[in-house]
Amino acid sequence: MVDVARHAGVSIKTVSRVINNEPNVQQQLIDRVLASVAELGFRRNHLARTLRSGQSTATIGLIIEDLANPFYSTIAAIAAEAAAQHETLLITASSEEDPQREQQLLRDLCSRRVDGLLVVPAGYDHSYLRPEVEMGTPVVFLDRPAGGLLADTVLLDNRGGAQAGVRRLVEHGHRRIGILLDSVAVYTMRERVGGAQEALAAAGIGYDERLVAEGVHDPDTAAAAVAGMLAADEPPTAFFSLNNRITVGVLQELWRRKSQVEVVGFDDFELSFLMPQRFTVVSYDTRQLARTAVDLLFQRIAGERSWPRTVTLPTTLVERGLS
Amino acid sequence: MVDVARHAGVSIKTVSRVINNEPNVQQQLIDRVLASVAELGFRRNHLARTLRSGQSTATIGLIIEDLANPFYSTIAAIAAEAAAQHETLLITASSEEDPQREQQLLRDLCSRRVDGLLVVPAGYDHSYLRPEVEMGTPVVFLDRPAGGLLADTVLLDNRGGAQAGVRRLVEHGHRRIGILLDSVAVYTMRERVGGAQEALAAAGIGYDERLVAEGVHDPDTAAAAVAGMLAADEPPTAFFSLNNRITVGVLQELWRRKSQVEVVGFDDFELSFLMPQRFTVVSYDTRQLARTAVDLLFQRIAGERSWPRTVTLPTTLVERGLS
DNA sequence: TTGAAAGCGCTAACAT
DNA sequence: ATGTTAGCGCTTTCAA
Repeated sequence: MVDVARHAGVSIKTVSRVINNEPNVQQQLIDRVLASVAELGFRRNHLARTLRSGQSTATIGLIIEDLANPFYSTIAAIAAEAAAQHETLLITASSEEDPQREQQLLRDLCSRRVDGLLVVPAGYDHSYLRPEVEMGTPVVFLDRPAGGLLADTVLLDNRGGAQAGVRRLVEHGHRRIGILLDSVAVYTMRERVGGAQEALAAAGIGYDERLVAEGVHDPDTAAAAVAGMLAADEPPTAFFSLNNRITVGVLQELWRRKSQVEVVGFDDFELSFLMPQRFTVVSYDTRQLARTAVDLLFQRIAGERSWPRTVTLPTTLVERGLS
Repeated sequence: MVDVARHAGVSIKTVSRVINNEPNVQQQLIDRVLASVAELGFRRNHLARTLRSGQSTATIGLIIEDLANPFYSTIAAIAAEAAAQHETLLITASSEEDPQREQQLLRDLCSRRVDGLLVVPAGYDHSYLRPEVEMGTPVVFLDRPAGGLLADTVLLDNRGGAQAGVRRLVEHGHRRIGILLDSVAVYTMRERVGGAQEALAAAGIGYDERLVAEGVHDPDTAAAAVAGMLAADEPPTAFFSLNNRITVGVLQELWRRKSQVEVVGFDDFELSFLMPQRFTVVSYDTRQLARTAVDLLFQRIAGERSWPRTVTLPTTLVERGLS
């Protein structure tokens, strides 16, 4: 900026005024400065600007589990879109379900003085964020609640969705329902399992451990689990899958066996309508989840000081697959 | 930092030394400073650090077209992973195929002094980046080449892949091949169309405009285009689809008609193996594309000064779908 | 081993 | 309408 000022024969402050479109500068000087800026290839250092003005960095941070997962990339896309509308950039980072890494990333983002944080939490304790929150950095949690910190949160009705899914199967006369899930270490899975158990209990169906497969992390494991359950003495007459990866494995195994066992799966997915058999998904609006969270965040950034809110979004049952 | 220094009864420089794990500080002072840091909730301002030291911001920028698209989110995930390994954060932004927006975003990222840029270019002219590149900001382009700028570039062999796809159909005896594409405004589409035409010409098959549908932006349009072509006087006996969204529409329409017309589609996709009919995809390794580009970028950031390279990655034909 | 002072590039506050 | 000076929070330089 000093160089530009010298080149244009004005003071550094005048350059600053021109760069920032401040009023009260002669058109003649504006032109001269702009010419020098162009000639010298000057570009304002946004970091220095932020440092001095103490204002916003025009940056928000997003922490998710895995950017390659469509659920999270949808969230990231919505966040990026909203950020762009607020002339803000988005720093995205994956915690990979590792609370240590999550904490490290959040600290790093805070040290860069982001204007706000959007977090799909991996850890159980976020009390370490309290100083930041008290210093005025808004944080919004989504998909899972924070631990040890009062903050805005946007969740899905996992419990209600699972209840509805199981209820649907019960209504169709099923009493032996195979349940497949990833890991109860994850909040959403615990909620979904809880909802499924509640719905079974409400129907007077006892909880049979042989009909529950945990640790199903991918489609192949899901297929194997389905094969195992179907080979048992009293096989299930329907399956309830607790996430879409599992659902895919279940459908694949059923297709292999030309079996038309009824399936309900949590989470919709892009090509569900082209799957080779009819099934039902517990669906929700990922974009709305993200949008709600991002809107909340930008309201906070704009100065909103009301008590932290928790929003829970509904799920619906939808028929999918080719009949 | 001044507060910490006062609280610990040392100079600000000693605090700096402790924070940065510099040697030559008494253990006693280290402990005192660390205690004060913890008590006051001090967090180093990364912006100020960068400003003074003139060193790296430990940030890279990634510009893609649409974060919600699995192709781009895979790239973003790889970039984020590599960034994490280099203790660097990733700013992600979508240009939405808008050259103006792309330029705006790139300027913004440069003004934040990112250490490097990864760009899937939307525009045709990137000469405005030359000053930045000359000032030492490395830029790597991926999936599409830059315009008016010599820079590292990682591409896919779109032309070769399309040739192979058409050749496969010709070998199977097809002479009337319906070709469906998005828009030739996009580099990759131009390359793919070019490759398809070359393969047709090599087989002595004339280019029949009635067998080419442009402007197919989504599965529904693709389905409609397929229906239209099949209803014509001399319908195609096979389809070559130039991206995976189109392929999905084609498969859907063929399934509706219980038609088993042969299909080759560019781009693999996650659930291709569960599609309701056999087809062939022109596949490539998106992760390798991204990894190659990111590795190149971090080599440049580390100081590599060799002549810019262009890498082209191969494609393969793969059978997909349920038989 | 520790500290004082200067300065990174910019803007706020105050002259002129 | 324009310029001067101080200072954001940190690191670098150099002195003690």
